[in-house]
Amino acid sequence: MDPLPPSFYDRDALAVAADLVGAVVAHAGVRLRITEVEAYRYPGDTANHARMGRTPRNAPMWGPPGHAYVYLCYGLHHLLNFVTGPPGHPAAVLVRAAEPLDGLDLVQARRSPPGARPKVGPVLLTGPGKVAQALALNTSHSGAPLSGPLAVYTRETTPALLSGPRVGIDYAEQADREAPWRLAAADSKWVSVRRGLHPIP
DNA sequence: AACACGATGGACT
DNA sequence: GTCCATCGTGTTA
Repeated sequence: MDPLPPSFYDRDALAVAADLVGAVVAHAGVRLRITEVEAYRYPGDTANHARMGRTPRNAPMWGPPGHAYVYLCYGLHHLLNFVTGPPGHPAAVLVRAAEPLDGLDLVQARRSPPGARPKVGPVLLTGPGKVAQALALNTSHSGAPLSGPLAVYTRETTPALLSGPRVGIDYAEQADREAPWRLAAADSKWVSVRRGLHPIP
C-alpha cells in the first residue's frame, strides 16, 4: 500500500482533515488509526501558527503539501501536523488522537515513565502530545515528507464524523474559537475531549 | 537582551 | 474543577 500522495493534501485544510479521520499514520515501528484532527486554515484563521507570517518554526507550513510540521508546545510536548494547500498557503491539520493498530508495546514504552506500570487504553493516545510521543516524533521531523519513514496511508472505511470547536486556542478571535474545525470519528472511544462534538448532519 | 507565553498533560482536590 | 512543569519561539526594545 502506498502513502497518500501530495495531491491528497493540496486542498483546503478542513477538507483534508475530514478525509484524514480513519487514515493511518506510521513511524518508528508504530501504526495508528487517526481518530481526531483539527484544521488550521489560511488566511483569516487567528488560531493558525502562520497568522503573523513566516518564521523559522512554521516554515514547513509554507512549503509544499504532504509534509510534517512538528513543533514543541509548552516546552515539553511535541505536536504533529500535516501541511495542506499549495506552497505559500500555510495551512495544516493537527493530529489530536489515534487508536493503536500495530506496535502497542512501543506505544506503552514511550508513553509510560521508566519503572511505571504500562498505561492501558485511550489514555495512551488521546491528545496531540501523546500521539507524537507514541510515534517518537520531535522537531527534527518537522518538514519531513509523509511518504518516507513517517508516512500516512488511506483509510479503508469512511467513519461517520463528529465536529466541534478546536481545543486550546483561547487567544484566537471568537469566530475562530467557535468554528467547528475539530473532527473526530464517531465510532471511536479514542477521542481526547468529547465535549462540544456533535454529529455532522 | 529581555520577556511573555503557548494548538498540553499529569497530578491533585 | 485547580495547579504547574518547562523552554523554544516570537516580539519588543
